[in-house]
Amino acid sequence: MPELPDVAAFRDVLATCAGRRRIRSVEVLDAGVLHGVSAEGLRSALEGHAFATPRRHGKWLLAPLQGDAPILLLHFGMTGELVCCNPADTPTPHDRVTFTVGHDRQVRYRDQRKLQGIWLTDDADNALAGQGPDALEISRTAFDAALADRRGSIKSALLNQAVLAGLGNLLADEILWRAHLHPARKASSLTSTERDRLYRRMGSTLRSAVRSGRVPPRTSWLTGHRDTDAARCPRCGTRLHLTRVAGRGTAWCPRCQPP
DNA sequence: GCATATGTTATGAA
DNA sequence: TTTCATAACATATG
Repeated sequence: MPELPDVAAFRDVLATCAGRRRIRSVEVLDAGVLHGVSAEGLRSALEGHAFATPRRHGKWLLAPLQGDAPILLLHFGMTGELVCCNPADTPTPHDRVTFTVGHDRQVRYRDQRKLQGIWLTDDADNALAGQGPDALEISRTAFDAALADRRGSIKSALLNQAVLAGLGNLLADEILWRAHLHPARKASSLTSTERDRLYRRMGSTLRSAVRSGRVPPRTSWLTGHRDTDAARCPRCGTRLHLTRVAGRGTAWCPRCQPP
């Protein structure tokens, strides 16, 4: 599930559910999601503190605490999510860590596959040093610079978090489809006009998806068709092609996105 | 059993 | 040096 819009929604979950409330208890149900910190280490670092305003960079959620305390870093891999519960709600099999705040709220880190997880750091800047500019924040100039020296496909550049942070497989296909660009085009082959179109489509697609809290599976979006049988382009009705680009399943319209 | 899945990363090859 | 495909991670589904 989680790409930039999903993580933006998780940030809102954390801010709304736990914002500025004291953390009464931290329960680690599965230490397999913890990285570089033990269950006891996480508990002692967080309990008694209150969450400050959370923020997002790319697919990372940064959850600082009020006062002089470490910062919680969360990544959701392919199946993670953050949900706001009542402490009395029945746990699901994939609840991995719970943060009980106040007396009636509990934020749960839930994740089926445990591909990523939770970190604790004193230096968020350093922890995210390998990340490129956020896809929602990047300027047109910086976007050009990020793509300028890429020798691979445009899709692999968009997916590379060191180049641009926040896009995943669904968003990359959606944006390329809207920009009328074939995913296997060399990034360096794009004209200035094409880069401009791509930048604008990326912005509008992301803003729309953030409003929806996810990449919406609407029928007017490519994403709403890619997993259906005999998928057709929602714009022109041509049968979509499903191939492999940059190692990922890729949906594209041969008529709207010629090579 | 096989292939697929919205993510990241180490590895060896090109 | 860069980039690619691949496998690995852990789990579910078709």
